[in-house]
Amino acid sequence: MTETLPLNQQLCFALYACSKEVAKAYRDKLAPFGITYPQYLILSALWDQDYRSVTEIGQELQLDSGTLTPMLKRLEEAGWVIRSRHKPDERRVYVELTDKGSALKYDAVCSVAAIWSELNLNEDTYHVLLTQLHGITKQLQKGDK
Amino acid sequence: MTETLPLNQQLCFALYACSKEVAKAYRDKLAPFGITYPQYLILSALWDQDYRSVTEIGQELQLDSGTLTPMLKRLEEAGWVIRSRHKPDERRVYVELTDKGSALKYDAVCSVAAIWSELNLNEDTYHVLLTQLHGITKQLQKGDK
DNA sequence: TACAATTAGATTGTGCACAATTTAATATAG
DNA sequence: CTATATTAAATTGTGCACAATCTAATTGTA
Repeated sequence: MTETLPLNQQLCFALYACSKEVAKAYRDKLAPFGITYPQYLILSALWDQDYRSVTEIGQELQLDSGTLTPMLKRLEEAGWVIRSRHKPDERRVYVELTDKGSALKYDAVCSVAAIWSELNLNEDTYHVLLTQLHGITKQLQKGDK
Repeated sequence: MTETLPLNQQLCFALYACSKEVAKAYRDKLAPFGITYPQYLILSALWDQDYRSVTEIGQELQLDSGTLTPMLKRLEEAGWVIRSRHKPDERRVYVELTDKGSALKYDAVCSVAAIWSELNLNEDTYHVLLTQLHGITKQLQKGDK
């Protein structure tokens, strides 16, 4: 079969386009705070559980250290986090929120919450989508190994 | 409210993670052909409708010329497409598949189709997801203006 | 105790993706 | 006919995201 669906009928493109659009919406809401969307995801992980290693943050966000290290350095330079070597095991770098980083939570979360309020997604729809997307992600990850 | 859901309960992260995982699955399948996932999306657009301007491709893929021009140059250097200035209106660059570019369709499409076969998504689920993701994309785009 | 294997993070190189600006071409107004 | 406005694409700068490799530290084994 050489006939294929047009791109807008393919799930891969729907995901690609939607992900870009969500990232743009977040970027617009977060720009006034001087942080990017991926940086917001790191901060979110730390607001949920402070003082974690690069590896732990990487596991939650599904990002490797090649991506995380430069981002964490920028967050540190901007004063949102502090990085430090773990004394018992100096291979490990731990990341901790500064006061400024903790203080950002309320305003940033409110700001991005507006994105979802304006979308007016039904709570059931939200959860079904969430579950289905995580399901696809997990299955693809299984296929890697 | 300062309590927030953990990231894995937020739709923005489900989209982010799923999109990355789908991109990775496509990258693995496409690497043997020497093309990247975003390049595949451009080729897909052209397989569906050859000979289009950069603007037209940009509209379908929701990408601007700053992203498209370097990618199209790489696709041209690799022999998949030809770019040419439109004689009636020399502001416009038209992109056309080469024989090699056309010939890639069957193998590339089969290769990536395997991703979805292995996922075993119900056809209804696929369509519901597609529709919902496009709906979110459109609403976010409306919010921009 | 010494050495090999493994682990954690950092670095390097590359390909996007976006925003802002520039360049070149066309359309429009006076 | 000329000047201005608009359009299409290209360029520049920046921030990811990934793969591969390197560096430093820790663990395991003989």
